[in-house]
Amino acid sequence: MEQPTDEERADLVFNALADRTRRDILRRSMDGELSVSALARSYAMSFAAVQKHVAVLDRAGLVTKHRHGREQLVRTDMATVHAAQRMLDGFEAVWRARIDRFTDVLTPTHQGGAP
Amino acid sequence: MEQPTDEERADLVFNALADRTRRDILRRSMDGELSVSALARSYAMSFAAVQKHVAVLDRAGLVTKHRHGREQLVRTDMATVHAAQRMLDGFEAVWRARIDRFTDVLTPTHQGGAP
DNA sequence: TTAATCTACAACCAGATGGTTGTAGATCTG
DNA sequence: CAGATCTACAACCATCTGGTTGTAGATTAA
Repeated sequence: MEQPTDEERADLVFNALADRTRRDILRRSMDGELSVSALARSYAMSFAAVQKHVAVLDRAGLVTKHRHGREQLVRTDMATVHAAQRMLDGFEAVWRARIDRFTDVLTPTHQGGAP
Repeated sequence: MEQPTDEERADLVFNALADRTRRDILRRSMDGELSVSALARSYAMSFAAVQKHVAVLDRAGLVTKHRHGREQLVRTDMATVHAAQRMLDGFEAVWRARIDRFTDVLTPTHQGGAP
């Protein structure tokens, strides 16, 4: 199947981050030692529900699973967290670009930007 | 009604960002000059659909609306974009804290961290 | 004033989402 | 081996979501 585009990855990542439980799982999994059932014990919901949340994080690339015997250890992938930060930096960049374009009009150093 | 908690704001902001159309509206609205109907003309969907997307961005605080005659001008609120960046930085901070806690155990400069 | 434009909002629909329970396969432990 | 634990996955359900159309109120333009 096709590999996801930037926009598709943004969809997955921000959607995964848009849930309290998932953000908490993400924080807890930074130790990289917690099994799915260990995580599940922390929340007032079924094991299957937590399993689904982990699956959403996994699909977004925010977390990876590593089998260790019968349990599945969850570890957050900071690279994807950083990717999310860069996505927001992208907005910042667009914003600054418009500011620059604007001040450029106001300060005609060498007049006539567009032909 | 109650003002939203940090987690509630995170829910709203990340959820708002988890949609391609909304991210695009956010970028376009950095000029702060586009009316809802002007925005709507850019997308292959009804005016009402775009109106709903703007409403989601508005509820998240990512955008503000300003009446100008009969049209409603949309402007992105960079402060909330920055708030989102800080939320991600928060994850980063948790991660680094765990790293520090870990290396602290490995390098007992003045042994016995906890009493 | 009348017509056109912009907005708001309700009602509706199909599909996604977040939860549940139940079943079954692997793996560890006694 | 037998039992307990961990995981995977299907089926189900209520609610949310992203889209539609339609109606109505304001404001501008002719």
